[in-house]
Amino acid sequence: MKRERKRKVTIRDVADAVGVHHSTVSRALSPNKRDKISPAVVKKVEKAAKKLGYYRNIVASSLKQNRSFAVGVLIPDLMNPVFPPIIRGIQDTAEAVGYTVITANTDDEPEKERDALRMMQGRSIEGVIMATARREDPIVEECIEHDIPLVLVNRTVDREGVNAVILDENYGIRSVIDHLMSLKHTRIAHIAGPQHTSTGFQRAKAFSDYLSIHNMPTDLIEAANKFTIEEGRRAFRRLLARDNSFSAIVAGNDLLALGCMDAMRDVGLLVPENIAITGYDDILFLERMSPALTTVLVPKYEMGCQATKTLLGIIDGENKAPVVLRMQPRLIIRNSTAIASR
Amino acid sequence: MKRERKRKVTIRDVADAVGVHHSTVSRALSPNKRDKISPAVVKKVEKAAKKLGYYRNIVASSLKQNRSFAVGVLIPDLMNPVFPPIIRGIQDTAEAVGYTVITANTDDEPEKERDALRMMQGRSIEGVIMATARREDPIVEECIEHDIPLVLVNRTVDREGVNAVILDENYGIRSVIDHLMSLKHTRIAHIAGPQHTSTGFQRAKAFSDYLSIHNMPTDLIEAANKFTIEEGRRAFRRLLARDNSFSAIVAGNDLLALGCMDAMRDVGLLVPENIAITGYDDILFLERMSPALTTVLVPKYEMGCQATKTLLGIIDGENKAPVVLRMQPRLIIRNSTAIASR
DNA sequence: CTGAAAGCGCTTACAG
DNA sequence: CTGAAAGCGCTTACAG
Repeated sequence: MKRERKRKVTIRDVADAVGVHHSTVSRALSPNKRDKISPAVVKKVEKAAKKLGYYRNIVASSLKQNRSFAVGVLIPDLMNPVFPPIIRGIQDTAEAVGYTVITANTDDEPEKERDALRMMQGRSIEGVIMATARREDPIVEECIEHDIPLVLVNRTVDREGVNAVILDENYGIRSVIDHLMSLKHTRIAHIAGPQHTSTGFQRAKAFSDYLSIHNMPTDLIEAANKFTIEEGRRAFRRLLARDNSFSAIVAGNDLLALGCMDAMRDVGLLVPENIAITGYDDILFLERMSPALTTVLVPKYEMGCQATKTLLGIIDGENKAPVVLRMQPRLIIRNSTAIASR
Repeated sequence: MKRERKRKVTIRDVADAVGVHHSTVSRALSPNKRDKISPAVVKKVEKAAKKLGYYRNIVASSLKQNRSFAVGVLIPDLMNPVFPPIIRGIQDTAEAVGYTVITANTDDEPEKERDALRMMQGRSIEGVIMATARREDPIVEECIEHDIPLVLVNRTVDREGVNAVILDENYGIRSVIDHLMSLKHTRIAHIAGPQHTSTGFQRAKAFSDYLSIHNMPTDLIEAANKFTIEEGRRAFRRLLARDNSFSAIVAGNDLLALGCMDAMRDVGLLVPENIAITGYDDILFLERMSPALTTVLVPKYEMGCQATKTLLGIIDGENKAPVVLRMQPRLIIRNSTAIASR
């Protein structure tokens, strides 16, 4: 037994109240058709609409116009602290121009990504923002094939021609290494993120490129399977089993760094006294941890805003050429890095 | 110049491909009408649908059925770490039964709440979950008036008869005070949350009730204006200006506690040596902070799930009587509480 | 079991 | 400036 829903007031109710045709009401209530209606009628319609508690049925409007004023967002997991600021940036920017955002968690499972995309297509979303891209990503291909406006955020794909708002990873990694070198570290290891993601891969590449330039050993790279605390811990253990000559670690992101620190605590290594460590992202509360993690600030909220602006531009037919925005990260020095002790 | 969108494949395309009427396709593709169609036809329709890449236009379907398979969620701010787990619980539960969730941030501004609700009504959401309730809340009244299925989560309103998934605040506060008393604290202060919220108010009431029972002074209550770090800091300063005889603080939530700790650091008070402090919520990373905050775990994800189940029950007409679910919090002892020193 | 028709609430090209 | 009509893509009561 379904609930009875109260019948909503429609454009026809307003029309009847004013004594005009409902198409006139539609025009009077539409910001960009309003000027075709006499001001007197507009006024009357607005008053009646307000009095009756009318609000436009976006569903009907969408169906007719074949646009939904909605965009979809694919993220791995809302509970990962990297994403809330990105989403908030997306929401604020989209809502400012009357768009609604629909978010789906995919848990990095391709099947969930596909399902989410289907759902969004069914809701006629006008575009999607993906924070879930792998370097080779069938979902990205699917969007392109289906001609769905798409902007990647944070992560990107290997192939060219896809809109993306990403980071200057070289700059980020270099600023971290410069900092570590200034503290006399000469054996620096890297706990990399998953190599099937652009962030994991590019940071590792930037790391090894930059160490090479400085004639430092680049063999101390261990890639984690996921960007999580637990996988950071595991990767650190693998690294340590292989080599213990390093005095500093550059982690692929903050969660990996936290995992490394957990692993160090397990084996009695002190941060930063024995080993210095850096993160990447600058997720919340890092400054309150013990020790406070030195990291690279990623402008998460702003990236969400930029990705949305880009997407809206594509939807409106403004952006023709694929746009790749590369944002500038910024080193934040805290207490997890200190002068090398060995 | 708007983009040209590729025409989507409709039920008619599938019908033509199979050589049946489109209403037959509609039925064949609808799980609960499928049995009215011969298995052979169903099979053919499904094959054709798959081949053509058909997916149901939920917008059109919603318009006709007058239900959208979407629910709305109102939260103050996604970036407040309390909310992501709640939302994830809502999303997981809703998506499991084919519902989409639309989230809006209201920043605790009544106007934004109203706008968000309008937007959601325009999208024909079938119900809303509110995490933004004030004790007297016009938006709640509006939902009831408009007959929109509504479930409050975390916070509730003073008036009876509104569905809500909340906490056993008495239990939470008592477990904290018991813990503090076991550590010999006799002058315990409370930095309360905003008194126009049920959580702020009920926790303060539980605090003062329970201290009274134990014949302890209940004058050390200072309410913050918002549940934020900054307002926690301010409230602590006000408290300290008034009285400095307390040895322990019960904060209205974790963010307030963090603000108190910041303020203590400013004036050289040590936690837990000089003053013990407890939080409420158990937001992420507390265990990594220095000192790690003793707190009351609120089952955030589960509350999101329960609120959604309740809402779905109302939508389906199962729950008639208003349901109030009171979840059990749980004390988590960490390093911010120790034996009283004065 | 299947088809033909009506209609959900809008928008918009076409008349006037 | 306004009205009448058609139609967006579905679903469903009514026939057969």
